[in-house]
Amino acid sequence: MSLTHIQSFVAVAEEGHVGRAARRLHLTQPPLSRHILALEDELGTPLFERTARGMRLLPAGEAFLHHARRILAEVDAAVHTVRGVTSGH
Amino acid sequence: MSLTHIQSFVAVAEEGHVGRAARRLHLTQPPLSRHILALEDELGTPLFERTARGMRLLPAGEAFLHHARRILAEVDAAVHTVRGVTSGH
DNA sequence: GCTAATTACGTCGCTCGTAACTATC
DNA sequence: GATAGTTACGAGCGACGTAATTAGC
Repeated sequence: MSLTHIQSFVAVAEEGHVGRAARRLHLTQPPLSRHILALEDELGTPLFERTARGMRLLPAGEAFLHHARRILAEVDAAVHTVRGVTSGH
Repeated sequence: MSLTHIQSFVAVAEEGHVGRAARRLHLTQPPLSRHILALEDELGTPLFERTARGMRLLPAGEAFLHHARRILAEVDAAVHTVRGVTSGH
């Protein structure tokens, strides 16, 4: 599991489409698709349903999405906090 | 920034010593030292004070530590939640 | 046959470990 | 000179992108 994979997951969840998410992340489809597959493999369960139009979240994916967003937000907060301490009040 | 770097940071913070943290992580000192340097470089500020006996947290490091622990805990929670959803509540 | 995702495959970059170096006591 | 951290460097692994493939409409 890596932060990159988590960011990829959130992008695909929000776009519902690997191609669009890839453009948003400045990446091509294959690596992004592999991120999702790796995540699903690691978690031991699919996170998306593959349809002809794209990717739709499964319940496991919905559950993961909430955590994924919190993780990314927490990382952001960590960076800002350190910068705040440093450039210090 | 990667989860590996964050795990490395927490281990060094807790051990106060790169060598011991490396053993705990089943790693050698150099890569672990590089993880910390990379993190400090990315955050734009040192997180530890280097002493003759090891590494002591600076205020910026203390601040980062709280977030780091929360990030890792959140990742754990994400995994367990997905497993819970899957293996059916 | 179009659109979308995935797999194959070669290349480049990253990260490891060993060894050498630097610094502090 | 011992202990601790860092830098040099070569090797192996991993992740990218292009191209080819598979699947559903």
